Amino acid sequence: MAGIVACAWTLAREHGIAGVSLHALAREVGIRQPSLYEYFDSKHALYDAMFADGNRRLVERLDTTTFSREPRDALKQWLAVFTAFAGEDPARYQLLFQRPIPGFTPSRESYAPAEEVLDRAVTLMRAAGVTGPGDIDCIVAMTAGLTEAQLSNDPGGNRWLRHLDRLVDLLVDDAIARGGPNGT
Amino acid sequence: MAGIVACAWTLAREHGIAGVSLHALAREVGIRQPSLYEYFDSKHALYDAMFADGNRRLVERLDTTTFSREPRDALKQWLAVFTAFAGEDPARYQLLFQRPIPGFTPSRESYAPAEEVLDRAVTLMRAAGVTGPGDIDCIVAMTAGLTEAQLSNDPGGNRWLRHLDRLVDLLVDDAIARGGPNGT
DNA sequence: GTCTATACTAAGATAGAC
DNA sequence: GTCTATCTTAGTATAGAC
Repeated sequence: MAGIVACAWTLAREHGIAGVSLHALAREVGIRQPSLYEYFDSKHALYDAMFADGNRRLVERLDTTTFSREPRDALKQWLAVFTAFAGEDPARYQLLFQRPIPGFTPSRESYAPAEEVLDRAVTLMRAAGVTGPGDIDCIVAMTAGLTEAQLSNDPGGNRWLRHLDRLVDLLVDDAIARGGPNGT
Repeated sequence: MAGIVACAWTLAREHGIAGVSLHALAREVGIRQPSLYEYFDSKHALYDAMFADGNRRLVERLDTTTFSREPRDALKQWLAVFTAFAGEDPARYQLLFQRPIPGFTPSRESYAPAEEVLDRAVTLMRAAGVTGPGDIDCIVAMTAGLTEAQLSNDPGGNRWLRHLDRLVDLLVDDAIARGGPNGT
């Protein structure tokens, strides 16, 4: 079961997340395609397991990081973990943070660790003085913009991501200057 | 031919860009599926025509805009045209600015108007005092981040895009402060 | 230029034996 | 739990008549 999901990730890295076929997956695992239905009721169920697995791994990664007690540094560390995680496996990033499979929506259970991830980021932003929902949106979207530009145009490089910390400082300073305890 | 492409856009809006099938397209046009091969050698050729068409429309849109003589305002106007164009048709945005079709790369000819679009943006950024390639990358990526967050999570709304002008000011001011005539 | 007919490929899913 | 065999659907593409 865990082995099957691992094989599925291998195929996703090779052929893209949408390019994972059950025939190829079975071949990779070393069983016949119908046997997969012992483990997953449908292809969407497979994607759901992958989604949960990916998010769990990100949570683990965050768990094993010791964050600075200086809130803004901690936020930057969180973002560094996040972008490193994204860079390791663009296909995984796609499944977790974009909507690449028409008709697939993660189940409630699988979605739980994903919310956990976001919650931690929000907590760090608040601690760093970014409390307005609009300001949080901006940091999230800006990070996604840099990350996606990096993955699409220069995977493995840092032409875009090298600006992340600087832009964070810019947005955080601005949020604090404009907001104080609240903001838009 | 232009009518076929128009029908293809209609289908793309309904079923996503990857969900356009030649059978459905032929039905929409009112001919039989094999007849499409009189117009396009392959499905990729159809996507290529759509790609060129979309970019041409964006160029037109920019052509019919009168830009402020104040460079920063002009840049904001450009971005407003761009995001409005994106918001009108998320499927079109996907085809033009993401890589949603595995194996499809636009031909040189179709790519030309796309470069035109980007060039104009860069010109406006330079006029506004943003001359470092890194600073240009940041504004482009930040705009894409807000636009994609808006399209994926709240199409038609403005939860993310309402921050665009403010963030542009932030990034432009910072680029000028750090760079003067050059910058990273 | 449009048609009918069909080839080809690939995918997800099910039935039923072992 | 795994297999063989098969179903079903859906897509791109081609051949050849009109």
